[in-house]
Amino acid sequence: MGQLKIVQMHKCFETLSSELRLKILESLLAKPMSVEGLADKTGAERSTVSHSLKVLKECSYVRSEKSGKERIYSLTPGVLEGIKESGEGHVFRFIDEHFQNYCNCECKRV
Amino acid sequence: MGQLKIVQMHKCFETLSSELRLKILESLLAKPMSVEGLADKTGAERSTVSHSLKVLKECSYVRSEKSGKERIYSLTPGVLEGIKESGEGHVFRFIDEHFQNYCNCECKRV
DNA sequence: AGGACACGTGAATTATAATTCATATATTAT
DNA sequence: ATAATATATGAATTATAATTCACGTGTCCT
Repeated sequence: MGQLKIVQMHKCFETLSSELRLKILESLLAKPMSVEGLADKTGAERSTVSHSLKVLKECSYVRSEKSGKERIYSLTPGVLEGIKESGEGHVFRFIDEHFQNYCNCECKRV
Repeated sequence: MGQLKIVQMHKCFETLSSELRLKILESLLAKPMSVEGLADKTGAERSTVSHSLKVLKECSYVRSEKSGKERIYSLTPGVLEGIKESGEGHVFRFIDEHFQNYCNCECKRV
């Protein structure tokens, strides 16, 4: 890997900057789901969820496959699936560590 | 570390979702700088940089200390300083890996 | 003290993202 | 074929973030 060009990565971070999109990822962590299922689970409207999934898909956090008249969304393998295990080596572990030990942003004070 | 509650972390990601703020972090990676220095380096206005620094500071990505009439900003130790080294173990490495191998977002196509 | 410089900040403006609504497409069932 | 269901999507609206502008504060210099 060469020199990191972190400035290019802002979109990847932006995709993870929405509460709804993180809720969706958290839901998919439990099991693959339809749009309807995600809407129920997150409390957002179907259409809103659909738009969010589009963004998550563009940045390859999720993928989907048709199943009858539903479309089942799941986490892209290798991208996020390590979260549940306790080992190091995942972006959310590092942000979590940051969040716990350093961050003083408003979300922490709620 | 207990169960990850990733939904809470959206602010930490949001802070990293701005091109200017990433430019600032990249600049501070080279050396600590004043607001004026960061404005020169990034091409943004002093005031804009100041506002961005406030956000970065709230989420503890940077810190600052007064030095005469200037205020020198630097990366918070332990939070981002591992970026330059080639080892694993840093949030930017993981997002970079994601960016290189998976992501298909628009920033990649520019 | 007075002036210049560096920075911070609140309010107004401008830009961008999120949500909603209406509608289109595809699949399944009757 | 028609109706019902699940989803996708573009446009309009609404919400939120970024930038600019005007001004205040603290520091240094003469």
